Amino acid sequence: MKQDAVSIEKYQHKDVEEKWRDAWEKSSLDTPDLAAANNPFYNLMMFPYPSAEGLHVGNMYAFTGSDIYGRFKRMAGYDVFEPIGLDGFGIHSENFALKIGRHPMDHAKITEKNYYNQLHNIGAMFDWTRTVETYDPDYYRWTQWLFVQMFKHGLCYRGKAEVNWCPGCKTVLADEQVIDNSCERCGKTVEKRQLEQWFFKITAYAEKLLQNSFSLDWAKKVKVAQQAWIGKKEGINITYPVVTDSGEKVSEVTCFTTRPDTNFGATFVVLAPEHPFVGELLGSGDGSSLSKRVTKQVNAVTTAQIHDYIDASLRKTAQERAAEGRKKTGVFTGFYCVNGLNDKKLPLYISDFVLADFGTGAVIGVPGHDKRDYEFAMQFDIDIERVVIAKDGDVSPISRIEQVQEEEGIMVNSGFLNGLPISEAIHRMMDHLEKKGWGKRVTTYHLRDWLISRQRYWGPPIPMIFCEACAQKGQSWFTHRETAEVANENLDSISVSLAEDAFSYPSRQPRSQSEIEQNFIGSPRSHFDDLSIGLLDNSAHWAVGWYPVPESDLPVVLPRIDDYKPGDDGVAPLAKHKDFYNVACPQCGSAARRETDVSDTFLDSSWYFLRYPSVGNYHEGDAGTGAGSVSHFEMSAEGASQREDRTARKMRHATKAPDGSFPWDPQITRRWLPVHMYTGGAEHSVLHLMYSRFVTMALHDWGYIDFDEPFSTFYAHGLVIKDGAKMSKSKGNVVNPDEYIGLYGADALRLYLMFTGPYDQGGDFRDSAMEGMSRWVQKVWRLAIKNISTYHALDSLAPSDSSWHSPVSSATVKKALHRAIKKVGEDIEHRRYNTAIAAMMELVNTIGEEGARLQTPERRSDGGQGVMGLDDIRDFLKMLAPFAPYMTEELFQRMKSTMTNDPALPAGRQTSMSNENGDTKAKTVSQYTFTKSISIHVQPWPVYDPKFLEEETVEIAVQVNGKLRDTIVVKSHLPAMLRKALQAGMSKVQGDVEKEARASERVARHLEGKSVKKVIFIPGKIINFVV
RNA sequence: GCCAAGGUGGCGGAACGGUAUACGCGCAGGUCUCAAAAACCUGUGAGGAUAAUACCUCAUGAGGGUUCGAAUCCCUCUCUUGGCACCA
Repeated sequence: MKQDAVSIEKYQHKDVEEKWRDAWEKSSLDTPDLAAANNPFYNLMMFPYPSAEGLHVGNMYAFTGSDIYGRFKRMAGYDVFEPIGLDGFGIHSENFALKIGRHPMDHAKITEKNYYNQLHNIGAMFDWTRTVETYDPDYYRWTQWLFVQMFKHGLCYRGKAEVNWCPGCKTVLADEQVIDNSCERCGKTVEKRQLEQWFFKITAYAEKLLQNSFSLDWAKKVKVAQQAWIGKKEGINITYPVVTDSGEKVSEVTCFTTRPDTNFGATFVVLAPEHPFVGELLGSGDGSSLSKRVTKQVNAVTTAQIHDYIDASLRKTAQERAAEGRKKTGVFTGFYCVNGLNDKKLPLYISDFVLADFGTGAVIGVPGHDKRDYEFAMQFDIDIERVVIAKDGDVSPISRIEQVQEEEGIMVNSGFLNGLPISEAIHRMMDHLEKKGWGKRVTTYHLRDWLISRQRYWGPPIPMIFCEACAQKGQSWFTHRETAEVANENLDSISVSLAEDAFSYPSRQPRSQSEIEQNFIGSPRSHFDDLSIGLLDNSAHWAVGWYPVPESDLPVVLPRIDDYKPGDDGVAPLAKHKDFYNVACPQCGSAARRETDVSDTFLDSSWYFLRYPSVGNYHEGDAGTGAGSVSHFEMSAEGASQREDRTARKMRHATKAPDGSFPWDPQITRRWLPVHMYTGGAEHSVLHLMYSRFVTMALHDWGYIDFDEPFSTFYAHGLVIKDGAKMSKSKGNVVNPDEYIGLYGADALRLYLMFTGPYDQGGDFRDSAMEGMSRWVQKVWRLAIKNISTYHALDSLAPSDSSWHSPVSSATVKKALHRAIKKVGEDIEHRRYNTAIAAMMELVNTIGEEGARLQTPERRSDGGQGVMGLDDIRDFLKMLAPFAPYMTEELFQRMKSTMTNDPALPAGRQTSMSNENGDTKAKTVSQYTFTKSISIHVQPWPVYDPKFLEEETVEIAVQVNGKLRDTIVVKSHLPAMLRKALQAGMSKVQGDVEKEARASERVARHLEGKSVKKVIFIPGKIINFVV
């Protein structure tokens, strides 16, 4: 039976996946030689934080989209490095460990095993010899090192400030980690607490973060989010004298405004309840004469009212304030400000709609042209004056909120500004105010310093030591910076090693303090005035008694303790452990105390991309155990053995590393960074993606790296949803990838996930559609196997009717193939994976149809058996390889065996396929030597031949008045014919087409009895008669 | 409130000035089979008309506009999803 001559086996994904996973790893397919790579491409994806039991299908979606791109780039000739790791240190992992009542160290051990197992199965080209785990002492040693550098370079300070406290996580949070007044991790409403904490001066880079963002090749929404978060505003601080009822000046108040143009319309001034003047007003000042006079001015009733109001508003939570909506409350102080422009007395109020931490905490009220001011004025019956006439020409008194024009218009009632448009008036007024000495232009930012401390257990201990003895003497690390070279020793040795580097860094020496200072343009939002210059110095009072842990003593190992649960008191768990915190002062040797807070988890991930290519940077003396000779996992035998595996893997690269005194290899780093392509979720716009940029800029300015942006390109993928909702455990719609990989195979799941929709928009997961993709995978398998087998069977079976399995693609198939090659390549480059897959489906459909056409009806099958040449099948498999790495490798390798005797094959390739026995049954890799060079995944991406894209005939749509009436098939006039035609003038071609079009009965019917006014002709596409 | 991205068949989505609904799912009918599954074939936006083909009309959130021609470009509105938010 010809038809059954070759029995078709099903695609056995489990066997195939296991086989190739093993073969790939053994052949080091995915481990590029980083030192030798000529064409490096660092394809990075955000590493997962293993907070739940296992890998989420959302992770797989993200990784697969990134991996397809990496595989494509590799086939396009790049040396692709695609690393993976775990962001397992920090609150997210700890919270989960607490929830299930497991020690975070044990939990990390378990999740590492689970995650790495799962990640092995998704078919990504991860380099498993260079993983990064943020809780590994080999890694956090350098996280602590980074903290120390921040301190030494004046970008880290300790201060008491009002901070966000999460009662759920029982720790402080950075501003970026507070979403709608709630904790980013647990969702509890955050409280404000006064605590002394460590901060990183990210504000020193506010301007650079903003300016660089405009030219970054990043997802637009992320850039916009960062720009909004940095929140640069240019305005002016105007200082007003504060006077009594009788006109006696008692003080001054400075207001920040971006709209001084409307200043002639100012009718009041409002202070935030926290404003310093309020303190003076209530007699809690320093007892100076001013404060006494102020108190005297206010009569008893007013003072009581002010007290009540302040008490009430300070008690209000942010939530309660928000609940009040835009309803304005407030209280009059009894004082006035004087507007120098028109000598008008402006009543001075206190209201909590004014924010203490924005601008100066004082606002000039212009109710005619600011909606909030209008609401306040209405509430307190304050004058409203019009100083702007908008487009609508309304000049009537402003009595409705709709009349409050904020955006545009022409100035009136404004002295020298009359007749000017707003935009111009702003500058004129600023000039005027500065000339008069009443105001000073200022730039403000929304960005605030990065709060680093966490009163938690599961993180890198902050490597700082406080010495009471030194504090008594007013000494700190800064005091000894110049003389005690000990602290700088490490730093110096780096400069030397960089200087000896074969590559030259543009800025290889750490810069001088003044040089660096020049780079800090704006830094207006520090918690303390003495920090606002951007860098800290010896005189910084907060630093007294503080020393960084000497770099040679790093890491400060996180000990295993049993009382690791966070407390409500803001004291970290480590603070209960004398063994941990008792330490000798690195300077004077007296009894001192370690910092017991740990650092923010976002510090762990702020530099991991720098570490990946340099994994294996072991100190010679530490070989085998890792730097510091400590491991979290020493506690159990199982853990220890597992970790050794990991360490052993990483040690493969150890010989290339320098002496381990630096977190990354300068040469490797120069070759591989910045990251060429970074893929991840947009939810980290102002968190990880902002912090990483800041850290990179700082390292650059210290001379440690030669680039100041970490990620050349950032691509934001969409989210996978199910049943129209985000996947979450509470909704019970979480999909576990393992289950689907088990059922359908990794290839089918990868393809399915990418097919659900545009990669940047996410997709909707549905089981039935998943099955559909599984069917397609089987179909491709059958198609390939049948065609491959046909070749093999030719000799022995000698079918009587050989025309239908001729081993040459028909013209139709050839055309379809080359169309697909073009489209798939272009689509992958733009990450349009869904349409790339659709294009391959169309190709398969065409092959099927062609197979059916060439066979007798009763022998139709979907195999398209014998209609595709082997070279063409190979090209198709290569196209599919980034999406379905396992199946395509299996088929590709089977083809090699079939093709051994193919004379069309290049000689060189034949030799690489020795030991073949021609068996078409699945063969194990061990039967011949699989080396990375023969893998499908390193084959060059197929090239399409334009000659196959040219059509002999083309379908042209015929329209009458823009309505489709018919389509006609004409001889192709593109592009060869057209070129000729253009030389001769278009009219000939058009005339021919027009004649044919008119010949159509359907068209003629619509043209009948009408006169054709005009004919629009688009060659190759359309002809339109306008009647 | 502001900023950004979106609204296309029963569903996920194609097309992004030039034949709307590619591709897939689902559904219906058929082939094969003792039967089922698998696989394959055919059909499938809505409405009208016809013995049937042909054919006609209407559909891309709503309404206007530009154009020979608009899902695509412009304006107004509306809804959804993200981000920011009493930011002066």
